[in-house]
Amino acid sequence: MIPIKIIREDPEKIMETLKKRGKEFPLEELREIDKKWRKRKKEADKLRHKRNNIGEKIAEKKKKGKQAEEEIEKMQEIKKELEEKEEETKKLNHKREKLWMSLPNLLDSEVPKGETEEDNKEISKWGEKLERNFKTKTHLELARELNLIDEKASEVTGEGFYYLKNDLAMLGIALQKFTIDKLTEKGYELIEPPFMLREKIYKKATNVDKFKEDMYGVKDTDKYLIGTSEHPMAAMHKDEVYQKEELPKKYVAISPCFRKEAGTHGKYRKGLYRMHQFNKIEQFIVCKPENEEKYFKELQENAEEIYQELKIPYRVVILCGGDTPKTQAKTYDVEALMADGEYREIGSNSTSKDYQARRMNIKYEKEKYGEREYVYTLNNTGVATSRTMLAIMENHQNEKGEINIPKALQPYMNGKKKIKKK
RNA sequence: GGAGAGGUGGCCGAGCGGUCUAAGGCGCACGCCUGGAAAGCGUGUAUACCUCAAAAGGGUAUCGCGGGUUCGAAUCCCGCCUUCUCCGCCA
Repeated sequence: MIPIKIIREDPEKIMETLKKRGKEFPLEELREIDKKWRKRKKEADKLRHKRNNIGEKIAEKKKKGKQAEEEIEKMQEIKKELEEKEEETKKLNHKREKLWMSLPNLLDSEVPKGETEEDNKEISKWGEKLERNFKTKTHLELARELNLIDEKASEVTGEGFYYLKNDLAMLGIALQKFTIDKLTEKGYELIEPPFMLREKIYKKATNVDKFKEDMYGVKDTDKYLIGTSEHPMAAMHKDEVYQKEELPKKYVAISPCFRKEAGTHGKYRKGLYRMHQFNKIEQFIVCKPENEEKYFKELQENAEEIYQELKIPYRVVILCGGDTPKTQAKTYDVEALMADGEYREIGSNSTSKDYQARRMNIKYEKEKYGEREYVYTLNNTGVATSRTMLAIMENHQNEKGEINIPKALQPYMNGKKKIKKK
């Protein structure tokens, strides 16, 4: 949510962001509706003021045991008039809120122009593509050959689902525990959030498009399965006001994620890369605005440290305007080098600044009993199991068609060093 | 899933159609008192939105949420959410 003040006083600033994102938005319509709403509200407030005044008079007369016919008649008139005004105001406000909520976040100045992922800019790179003297296999080939998946899932559940078997299932658990240990050691609080949210709340956590593209609703309820634990984590702080000493709040959240991935035709969706269900360890931070940069960096470093320990070669890119999610102000993706030589996203670090906090109404007091201000929220993948496992499989396969388990994960795999054929 | 009892300000807690501009207490802030403190005394103590160039000021709303009855609702009626207690079912 963008401050209404900016919408009213500095529409140029918003147009700039919209242009950078390449998104259309009826900004003028929103401004008009807002104007009308203010006018109607003012009128309704005045009527209520009148009503309150006369009400007092009636109370006074009645108290003295007098009749107040004249006043009551007046009140009845005001009532009719007010009812009309109120209905109009309410309608306008609904429209206004709906539009206002769908206005994307202002972009950070660092975000480059551009429409598609082609325009994302590389920031850094780590690790080298391993030179191999054998023909590399895709993760899907490896998974099939090593008896790590059962594709019956596509029949019994649908495409985009797999049964993960044996050492692959174990690898997923190992990755999660490894990441949780790492982050809790750094003082992050471990949370397992609810895996569903009420629709009403969910709409505050993310933008409307996501509902069509990604969200699974739960039949006969008002609930949706979460697409990422970022959403219940933001919701956990709804309507809270923190003391400044309480910030930052740092969390590591564990949850499965459910995504329809509708409208992703043409995107890479082979094997386990784009599943409708996967597990993810998420980092989430609530902080004061002035510390945004510091914690964005911290989250980024945490993530990179993990991939480095797993010996996954990667690069970091900053997403261009068109590719940055509507709720975020700036996003860095970590892209892992895959067997085919392409870099593909495996994690994503974002700051929403106060956009999410405004929607969820999360504030802090700058001074005790002093001025209140919205907090900033940041989120970064710790590790998404499916994509990270995929990167491990493709990068750490050997000439025998086995998978070498990264050293960092071996303790979490009961000391196992390789995933071999059974 | 069934039955019952609740949800009031930062917290506790009263109020059950007009004086609620929400009693009282706790907490907090400031002041007096004190060598200093405690106690005591006094004063103040919410949020959001609208208005205003801004501040001051003014207005409106808010007693879980949403409707309704009424000239007028914290108070009456209906629906929902939620907490607690008991029963049933269950990993």
